[in-house]
Amino acid sequence: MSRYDPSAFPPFAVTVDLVVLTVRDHALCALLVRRGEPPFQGYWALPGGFVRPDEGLAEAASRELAEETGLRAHSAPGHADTGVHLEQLATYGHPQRDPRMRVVSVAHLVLAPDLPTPRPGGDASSARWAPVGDLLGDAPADGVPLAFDHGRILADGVERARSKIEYSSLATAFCPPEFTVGELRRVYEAVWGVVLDPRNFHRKVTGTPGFLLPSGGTTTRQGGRPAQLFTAGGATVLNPPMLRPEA
Amino acid sequence: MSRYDPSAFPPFAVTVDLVVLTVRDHALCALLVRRGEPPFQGYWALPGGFVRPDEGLAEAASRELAEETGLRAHSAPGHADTGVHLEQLATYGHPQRDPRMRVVSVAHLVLAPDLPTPRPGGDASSARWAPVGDLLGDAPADGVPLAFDHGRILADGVERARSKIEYSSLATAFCPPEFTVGELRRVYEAVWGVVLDPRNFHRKVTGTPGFLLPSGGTTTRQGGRPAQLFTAGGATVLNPPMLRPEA
DNA sequence: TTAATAGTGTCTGTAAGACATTATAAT
DNA sequence: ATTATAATGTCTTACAGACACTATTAA
Repeated sequence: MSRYDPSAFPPFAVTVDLVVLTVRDHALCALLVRRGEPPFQGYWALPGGFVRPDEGLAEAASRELAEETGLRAHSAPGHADTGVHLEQLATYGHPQRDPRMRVVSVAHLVLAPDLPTPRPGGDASSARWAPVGDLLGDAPADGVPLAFDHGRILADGVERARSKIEYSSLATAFCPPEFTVGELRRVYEAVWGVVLDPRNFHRKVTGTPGFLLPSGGTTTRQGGRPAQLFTAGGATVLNPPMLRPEA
Repeated sequence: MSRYDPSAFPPFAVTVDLVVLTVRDHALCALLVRRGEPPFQGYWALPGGFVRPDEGLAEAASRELAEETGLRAHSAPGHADTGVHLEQLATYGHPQRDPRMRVVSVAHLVLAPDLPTPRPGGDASSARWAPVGDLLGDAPADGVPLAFDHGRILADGVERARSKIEYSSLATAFCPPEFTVGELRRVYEAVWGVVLDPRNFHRKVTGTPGFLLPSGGTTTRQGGRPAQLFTAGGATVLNPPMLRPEA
């Protein structure tokens, strides 16, 4: 028989982990928190915590995000408010991923505009934005990998973000409410780690219906000729997609 | 404080549910099993079961698949053996999704070639292939929705399959080890519910490097002029993708 | 012969890649 | 003036969509 007696189910703990990404200083960065207790005490880890008995998974992810960053998230698409993008990423349940007990973690991906500075639980020394380039690969720049299997989770989250901005308008989630074409292009360049042709990029994004809405204003915050300001349009899917260069 | 005491974690059960898809008679079909016990007794549901304390999530999904269908799955890409494709789909954890207790289910997607007939646990009357067109939407053809939130899970799995065959060679997972271009085209047509131009399709799939490998043989099992037989090539990603028609 | 499917070829429109050029600000 | 970025335009090439046509089998 393949089904267990539900009243004799094995003991599982369920958590949510958050891959919170933003673009700072032309680099894709992830939010990390320092662990204050064993296991992996002193290691950097993804923010997260246990799911409560009466809350859903996205709800738990939202709550943890608010508790650790003060951000309000929305998982429904098409919003133009101040909430950041949140979506379920994947679930990690290797039997030995947590040495204490059997923990199944439902990872979520959060995309946020550049934030002033992390204020996780009010303790600034225990949180930081780290460029993902320093964290991925076999040799982390710090020399110390992330706690648990968070390196793998982070890699999966980064890959999800990199592929999703190809065929969706999700790159605008990294931008403030009003942004210029150049700022959006620098988001793509930071997330993909490439250099894009400004002229072809401008033609592509302004030529895709519903991607950008002119807000009327202009800005010179980047220097040079004043640039038109836009807000994210209603379109969520890009067809044809934005092509990611090979190298 | 955002973290619970791990020794006082709330009681969760963790299950895997399977969206097993195949193409039969020119239609995309999903494997359903009939529930023999409450809740939802007599309802059709997705196959699945509890994750055991010592096994991983993909491992549990593989085991349930073997138990209920006799299929052997592999989750690594690029295989050309007899195993079917298996990947994690998403996790569903609404607090009231199971009336008995708090159950978090990690859904998996399985793509398989057309199978002789379901032999789930040896009881043929309790399993069937159902065309997904009859199951999705507000009015299921049977008049009765699936158990639990399995209608939503199935819809998500179908959408995943529909989008993934656009930019990957995953459609070959619906084909036998050797297949013709026409058979592969009929897979696309069944999964997407559209009619594709045979000539443009032939040009596209044979012109994409690594998608198809000529096996040397030919077949006339479809009638008409003998068709070349192919096996799945090593390529997993299609660039540029196969475009899904609008309507 | 007829009908079915397989395979190849041609034309056209769309859009991406690779450029040049002009426009408008700060210094 | 110089330099920075913004915005528009041109040319070429790749490729999808929409066709026509020939090839090879079974009934």
